[in-house]
Amino acid sequence: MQQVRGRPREFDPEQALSAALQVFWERGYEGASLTELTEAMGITKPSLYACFGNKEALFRKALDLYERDKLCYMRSALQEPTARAVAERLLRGTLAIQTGGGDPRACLGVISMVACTTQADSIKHEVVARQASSHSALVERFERAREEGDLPTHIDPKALASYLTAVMQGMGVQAGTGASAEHLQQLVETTLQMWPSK
Amino acid sequence: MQQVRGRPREFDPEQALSAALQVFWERGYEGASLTELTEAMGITKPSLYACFGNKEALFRKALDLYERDKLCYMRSALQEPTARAVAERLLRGTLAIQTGGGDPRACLGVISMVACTTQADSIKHEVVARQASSHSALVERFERAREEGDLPTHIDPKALASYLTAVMQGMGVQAGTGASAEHLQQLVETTLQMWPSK
DNA sequence: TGATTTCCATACCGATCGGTATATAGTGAT
DNA sequence: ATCACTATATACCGATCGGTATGGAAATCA
Repeated sequence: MQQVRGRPREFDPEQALSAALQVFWERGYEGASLTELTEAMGITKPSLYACFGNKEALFRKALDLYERDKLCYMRSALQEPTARAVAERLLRGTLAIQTGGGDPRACLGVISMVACTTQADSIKHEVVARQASSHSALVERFERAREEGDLPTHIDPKALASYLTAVMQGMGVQAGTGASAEHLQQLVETTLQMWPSK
Repeated sequence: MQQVRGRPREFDPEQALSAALQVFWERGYEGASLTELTEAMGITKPSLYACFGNKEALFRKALDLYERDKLCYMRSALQEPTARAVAERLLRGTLAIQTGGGDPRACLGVISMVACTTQADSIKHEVVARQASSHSALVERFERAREEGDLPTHIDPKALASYLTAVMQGMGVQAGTGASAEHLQQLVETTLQMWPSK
């Protein structure tokens, strides 16, 4: 699989991809120009195109990395024993991502879904599809919770999942517009106070 | 104030501004090109610049119109007698905006706050500032509600306002990514079910 | 009817966008 | 040393961006 002939590349693709992810996360898909990307990645445009295809393919690979590194808590959160514990881990995980770096920033998915309006609706559809699959996993988890008597019967699991997702998306919006870490933390605590008890 | 000499303009500025608002609302500030704007407004670029200044000034005027036409329910919602009624009117008003046109779409403010990443952070700051003022009005309303015994004492009015705002922003994100009107309606009902009772 | 003022239409501006052609430099195999 | 191959660097491509200069056309004044 490895190339043997020809000049070897002078950069580490994974490291370059990680740098690209940071730019996409900060600027969004359309806001990230190739100039910014190549400067952050430390490579030139032909190198980028030879290694990653084009801007859209690069973004998809960055999205894969993002899900693997940043959203792994979502999968593990579903394994918590109660619906409330699931929600708590999701909320705290979201908080950790948004306040992890320097300034709070929204989830990359939220940024991409809202910001891609002009040419890049294929990107938007991609992100929406990925989000939909994790959403349905959350719905199933809450359905199981209700069967286990873990949720009040007057609560619809599907609606509850959408509601929780909306809160996290709203956190993202506020994180992207100057909200402090303390502010976001308060938001998490308040949401947990609201959580339905049986 | 009115011009008397010279050729009168052939279009209605208010009508043109309304058309511009629709484009901004659909595409966001950066996503709306002058070509799209002028075509929708039915005027040429020199006419636009003579009448509205430039793209940014046009957007601010469109934002004024948006607040006047679409967000007037926010002011009146604060006059409801109870905190819960305030929240209900805010949520239903948001729902009405997002599902009012053809396809559900996010609040223009949310779109602008999230999408403006590159050059237009002056736009972003403008929208954030406007949002901040209406947010503080909501905080004051909830503080009054707690004084009136209308909210449980363990609830912080500031956090509650941020929470409610987050839910509405999350509704906007979902509205902009293909959520149906029924879906958004469920979201509103669920949030109201969660609302703290004294 | 001029004279003046303003609007509209066309064509254009420099800058930037995503993407690429070309030529050179560096590698392993022969 | 030469060949086949690939990465890099530079310079460039057409398209589009927001914004304007220019040259009539139209309406109101005298």
